[in-house]
Amino acid sequence: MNKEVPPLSCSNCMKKELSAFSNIDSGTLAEMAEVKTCAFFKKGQIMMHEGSRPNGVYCVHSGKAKLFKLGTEGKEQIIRFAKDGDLIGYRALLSNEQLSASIQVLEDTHACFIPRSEMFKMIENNSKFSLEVMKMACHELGEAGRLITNLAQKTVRERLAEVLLLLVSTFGEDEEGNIDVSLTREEIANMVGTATESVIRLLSEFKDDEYIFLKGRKIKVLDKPSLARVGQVFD
Amino acid sequence: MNKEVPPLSCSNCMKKELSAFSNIDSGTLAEMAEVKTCAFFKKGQIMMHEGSRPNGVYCVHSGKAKLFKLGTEGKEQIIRFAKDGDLIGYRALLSNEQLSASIQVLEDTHACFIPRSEMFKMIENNSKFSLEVMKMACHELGEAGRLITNLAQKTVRERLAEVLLLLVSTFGEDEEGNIDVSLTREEIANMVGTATESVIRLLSEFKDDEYIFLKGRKIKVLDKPSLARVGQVFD
DNA sequence: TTTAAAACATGATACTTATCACAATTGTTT
DNA sequence: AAACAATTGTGATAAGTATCATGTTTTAAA
Repeated sequence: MNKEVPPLSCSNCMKKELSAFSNIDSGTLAEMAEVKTCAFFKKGQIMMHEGSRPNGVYCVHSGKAKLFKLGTEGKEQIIRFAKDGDLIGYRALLSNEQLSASIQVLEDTHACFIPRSEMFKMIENNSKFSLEVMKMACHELGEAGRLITNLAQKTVRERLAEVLLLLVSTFGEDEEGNIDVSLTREEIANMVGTATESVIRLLSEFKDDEYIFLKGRKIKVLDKPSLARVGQVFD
Repeated sequence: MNKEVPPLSCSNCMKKELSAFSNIDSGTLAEMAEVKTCAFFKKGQIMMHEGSRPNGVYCVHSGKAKLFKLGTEGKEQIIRFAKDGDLIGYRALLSNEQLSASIQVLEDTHACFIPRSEMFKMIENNSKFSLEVMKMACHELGEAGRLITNLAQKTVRERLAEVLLLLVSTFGEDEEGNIDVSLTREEIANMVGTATESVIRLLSEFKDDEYIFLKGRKIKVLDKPSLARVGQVFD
């Protein structure tokens, strides 16, 4: 399924970026480094399957993944993305539920697997870590609420504009200024909650309006303020 | 704003129903009972305002409340409900963010206010409580994902059918079998993410199809299986 | 490199749902 | 109880978006 790869050091790795592990003492990190395993996923591989029960969490070392649920007609709904430093599977693990979404990597990805027992041990013994995880879950809950409101109230055009800005802030831009992730039009449609054709048409409109530049799957945002206006994004 | 009322005992009260406090030792509960205050909200009053920062959480003792965000045109989007035993404001408190939603009581409501310091003290000192709160947040995150997928993929008709079933399972039924909560058509529309007129029309259709019985704001679900079929609800 | 499959693109059409207008009813306040 | 405001209800219309059909281009694989 996925290759085991040489172990990475937790002490050197995670401290930097990661939110949940950023303030953990080196002793705890060293212990975690002993029990974790490092895995590699080739582009397109599924890390976890909706409906299954995870035996631990993945911490993304390098790469990108999409978390999606299958709707009634088998259509994907992308809930969120995971990138370097993000934890995957913690929701189901901590609530002791089935995975509410599948996770598929968008590009070759290295991730460390931290087993269930270690996660719970750290939560029980390290209230700082516990608080960080809680904070993360609560933050995402807020994001989910925003998404809910947008889906319920905004037009497809507005949502697409907002999604483009979200992609910029999530993945950043490459040397040429393109959004640093490669998504198909269908995947964008599965974020926005619309038909692929609608995304294609609206992207062309945004291009004509010179809000964005398109070249294949590369998307460069040229005019953020206009996109924010179109998308009714204020914050 | 809201009346202070005679204190309620935590040891007798919360243990029964509440998820987060259900397994807390009596010593901790007694300490909490000392610092908490009891408040009363008259129907229609706002418990907390979107955008503000809570100094603690409310634990609903008896009553019902809706949590809603304001969309771009000032339209309410109902995110979830709170009833006996539910915590309110914990998301913003724990993530140290502004409140992502306002909370308005749907009927006269008694609720206990637990100050910020006490919440954090309990989280730090009581890993069982900490885990319970985490579990709660993670569970809600799963629910949010479901809602997101439904809003993005289901039709208004399907969503309304599902919402009716959700209301039954959330609030239960009174002696006559009516859903035990009084919501305006507009509020239902603000859950479904549609126009009030659409809700009115579709409710009439469901009534004609004998899926439900309507009398003013009283709604009685007559045929759950059919509603589940219409709403594509499988679980 | 060739070939097949997937993704992209565009037009025509149909359907769902929002919006507007207005009437009837219910609930609330003075 | 009267008066007002809010809610409920219905019809007509318009707008937004999905769907279907078809052709083209790009991507990935043999």
